[in-house]
Amino acid sequence: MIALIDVNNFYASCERVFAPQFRNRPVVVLSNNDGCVIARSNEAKAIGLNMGTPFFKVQSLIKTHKVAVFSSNYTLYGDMSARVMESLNYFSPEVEIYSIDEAFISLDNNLTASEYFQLGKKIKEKIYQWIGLPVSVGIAPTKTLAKLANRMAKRNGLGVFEMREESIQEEVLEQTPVGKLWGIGRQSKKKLNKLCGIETARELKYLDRRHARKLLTVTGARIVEELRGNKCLPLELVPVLKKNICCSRSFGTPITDYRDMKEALDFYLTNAALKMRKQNLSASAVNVFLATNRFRKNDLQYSNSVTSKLSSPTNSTRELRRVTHHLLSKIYLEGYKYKNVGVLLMGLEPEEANTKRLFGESEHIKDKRLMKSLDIITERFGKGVIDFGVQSKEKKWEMKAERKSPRYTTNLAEILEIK
DNA sequence: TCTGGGGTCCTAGGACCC
DNA sequence: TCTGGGGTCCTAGGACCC
Repeated sequence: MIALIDVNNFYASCERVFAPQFRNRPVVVLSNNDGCVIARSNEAKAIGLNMGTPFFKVQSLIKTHKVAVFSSNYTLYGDMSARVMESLNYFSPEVEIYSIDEAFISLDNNLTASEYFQLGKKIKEKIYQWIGLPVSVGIAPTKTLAKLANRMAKRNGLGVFEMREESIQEEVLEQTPVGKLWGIGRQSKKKLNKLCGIETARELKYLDRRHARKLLTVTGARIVEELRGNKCLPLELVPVLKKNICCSRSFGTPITDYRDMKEALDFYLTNAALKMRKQNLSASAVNVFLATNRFRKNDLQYSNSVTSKLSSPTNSTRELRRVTHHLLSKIYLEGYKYKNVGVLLMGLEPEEANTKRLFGESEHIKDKRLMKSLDIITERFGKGVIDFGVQSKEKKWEMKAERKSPRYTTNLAEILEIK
């Protein structure tokens, strides 16, 4: 059996842990640049604040209901997530971290339905006691069904739901619109509705295998099997190595200057390369992309991207900078108001696979040492204390984040004070 | 005025090989 | 008019997820 545990309204709940005055008030968290609403407490959902709505469109709603608004604080959420994931080890030796706020864990196979329910309740209570975050627990024989059980847990008011017996599964599937299933998105839902007349999850369960495969490829065929209780999606216990690492941000204000673009790109590359080295990976190709603001219909529009294969894989920021600078110069055009720029490190492979180079091997070794020192200094004194070249003081491209909470759990200077 | 960011998997089709 | 068979690798685009 598998349990899916996820944190309710994760970002909003994290903010509440350290700001209890907001426990009974609507809370929302905004995307980068304070652009969209991306997390909402139940109270915020109830007053009609929708996921992904631009912040400027809901100003009046926010005011009338005295909604607490936060810029996103990924340092805080990342740390709170790590605490939840670690605590799950207490309940199972097999934990798959599926996303920042969700994990699948394996459970003993031979418990009764009510024992599963009790276990789910215990998990929920303990995590709240230890970390202060509310979770929902769904328990079922496959991942796809566990996802569904979790959905039910949120709706039944208990925060726990188990689907051991097939009779319960049937009942739930009957009530579930097919589009709510994990892996069935807008397009697949449309196909199922139109081409097969399928509306409920239960109807999909009994769809002919070959038919499902033809319509929704192997992904759809797997969902059908999982709904029937046949495991197709195993727990991924060892985190799979990343294949790409991407870093990009929208600018606080539009950029019209090449130097500003380059500076922003440098900043994102520094970030992406650091992430890559932390996972002991090297990139074998690099992609740089940029775009204007597609919502400004009156502005001239332009977007482009370009990829370069590297002669040998690297994770040296210095080496990668040379490449990204060249790529940016190839696609940057004067006369546009740019909204974002970004870098995608591709074809990642383990650093050890990084064989000796025919040319430039000694420089490569020096580079490795340089990166090591750089990372140690960054780890100890923080990002940005040491950097390549010159960074201007005024970062025109910096994001807006006007309502960010303190990094309570990771920065001593920002620790919670009790007065 | 103001609209996020970071990923994965799958398939079809092109290029190329013998 | 006629035009093999069997493969691999790569890429772009679609769909989906959080």
